[in-house]
Parts: sequence; C-alpha cells; structure tokens
Amino acid sequence: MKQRETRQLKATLAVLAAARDHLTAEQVYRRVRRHVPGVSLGTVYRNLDKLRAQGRVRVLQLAGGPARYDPTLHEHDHFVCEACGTVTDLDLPRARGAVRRLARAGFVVRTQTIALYGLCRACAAPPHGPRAAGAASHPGEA
Amino acid sequence: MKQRETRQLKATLAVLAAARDHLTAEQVYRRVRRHVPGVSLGTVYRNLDKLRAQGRVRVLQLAGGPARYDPTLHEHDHFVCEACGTVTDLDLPRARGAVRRLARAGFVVRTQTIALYGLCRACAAPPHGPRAAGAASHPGEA
DNA sequence: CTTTCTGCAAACTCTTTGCACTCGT
DNA sequence: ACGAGTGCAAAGAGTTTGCAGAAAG
Repeated sequence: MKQRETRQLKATLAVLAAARDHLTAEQVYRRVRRHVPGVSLGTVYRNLDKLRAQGRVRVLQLAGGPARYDPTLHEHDHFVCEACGTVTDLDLPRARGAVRRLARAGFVVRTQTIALYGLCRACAAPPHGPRAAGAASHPGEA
Repeated sequence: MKQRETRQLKATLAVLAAARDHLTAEQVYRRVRRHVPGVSLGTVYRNLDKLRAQGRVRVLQLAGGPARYDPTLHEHDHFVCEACGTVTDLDLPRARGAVRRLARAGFVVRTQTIALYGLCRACAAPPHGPRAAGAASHPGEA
C-alpha cells in the first residue's frame, strides 16, 4: 500500500516539471526514455495516473486528441490552437457567482475547466503560411 | 459535392433534436436503429460528423469518455456529475473582456467551452446512496 | 445515370490490464 | 523477504476508413 520512489516515477515527474508545454503521454514517454531507456509506455501511463490521483499533475482532456498532462497545479485555463495544436495557459476570471448559486442549489462543484479554441497569433497572421497541425511547433521530439 | 437527404441522416438529426440530454454516438446509434433498423455505427459517426461540419450539432468532449452530441446551438456550458455521468446545461457569464484582450493580441477565438465537474444534486445528497456511474439516470436504452 | 452515401469489417489511436519478473524498502 | 512496481504484449474503448454495392437526385 505504500508508494515507492522508482526511477520511472521520478523521471516522469521530472519530465513534467521541466516541461513548459502540455505534454501528451506519448511525449512524456519519449522524454522519460532518455533517462530510463527501458521504460514502457504502459508504465508511463500508470505513473501519470498515479500522479494525477495524488494531485501532483492535472489532466487536460481537449477536443479530439490525446490527454495532456499539466504540471501547473493552480486552477487556470487554456487556449488551444486548432491549426498547430499548441496549448497556451490563460488566467481568465472565474464565474464565482454562478458557482456559488449552483452550490446553494445542492451541487458540489469540484473543478472548473475553461478552454478557448481558435487560432494562435502565429497561425492567425502567417508570414509564410500557417504551421502544420501537431508537430510543427514542437520539433525534435524523438 | 452536393448533400443528400438520406433516411439515415434525417433520422440522426431527428434523434438529436428530440433528445434533451447529451447523447453519445453509441446512444444515437441505438435510437436511430429504431427507425432505420439496418444502420451501421460507422454511418452514424459519418453523419454526426457531417452535422458537426455544417454547424447543426455541437460536440462535447468531456473528461475521459466518449464524445457527446449537443443539439443546442447557442453557446452554453455544462455541469458534469462525476458520479452518475449526467450532463446538465448551464448558462454562465462569459469572460468577454479576456477574450477581447486575446483578440487584440492577435489570437482568433472561435469557441469557448466551460465545463464544471462535481456532484449533481441527486448524487450530492443521496437519500438511498449515490447512483451508479453511467446508466442509472438514463435507463431503458434498448 | 451519376455521384453520394451506406454497410461491413478491418484498421487506427489512445489507454488499460494480466501476468511473470524485478527492485525498493 | 515482501509486495508495489515494471515490461511486455494483448485487450479494450472509441472512432475512422476502404471498398463494393445501394440509392438519392
């Protein structure tokens, strides 16, 4: 029942903490593999879920795509570029009044996620055409 | 290039329009099958996507689960019960100021989705214990 | 008739899991 | 030594797609 500090778990947390973007499980896997060459993707998933259960990582489920893991713990919001897939952190004002009203009506509100979808600055005003979806803005992943 | 009004498409739209909840593709499939017994799930997916592309249906991608199709077209928000899975419509105030600021910074904001997660009234104050996840509140699905 | 759409089934993506073995503690 | 953690590979959910034939216009 007691948590162990395995190399795989430590490396996973380190990768997430070091990343300023919002990595997918696959991306975390590729980076963890640099430090722990033999890791399996299954283990990365298990550890990511463990970290989530402990509240050490947040999971972002964005429209049509793999889950993204966010090491930033305080409640914040996201802008998702539909062209290049980049996720940008935002700090939007929360609808506190409405939440309080729900609470009074008997609901228990645990989390609130706000996501904006559209085109990021780079893709909206392309000097040389918009970037390709997915990889373009995060090269050299291996 | 021209759209056809097939029985399958008509039935799919009718099912969505009649549903006051937020159906998954599987649920739409089961209901469409009542009217067009031979439909395939693949066709339902194709038609749902067609409707989405035409802006006749909105797609809700909620944390860890299948996509849900929402016939309500105006921008609105959702409360998701983590216990029974029910999705409730909300109308929260939008962060218009922040969106305008983003637009001025060069971003193109196309959609904004707000989702609250927690326990609905029924699951928060259970007279006879909380409902089981998933089916409990939507029985009789055929 | 022409062209889009359909049913079927296989393929695909993302994620979870059973099992035997490994490694923290 | 004990048991949580691991690697592997297979299974699982959800969704997409290629193809030959059906059917809308």
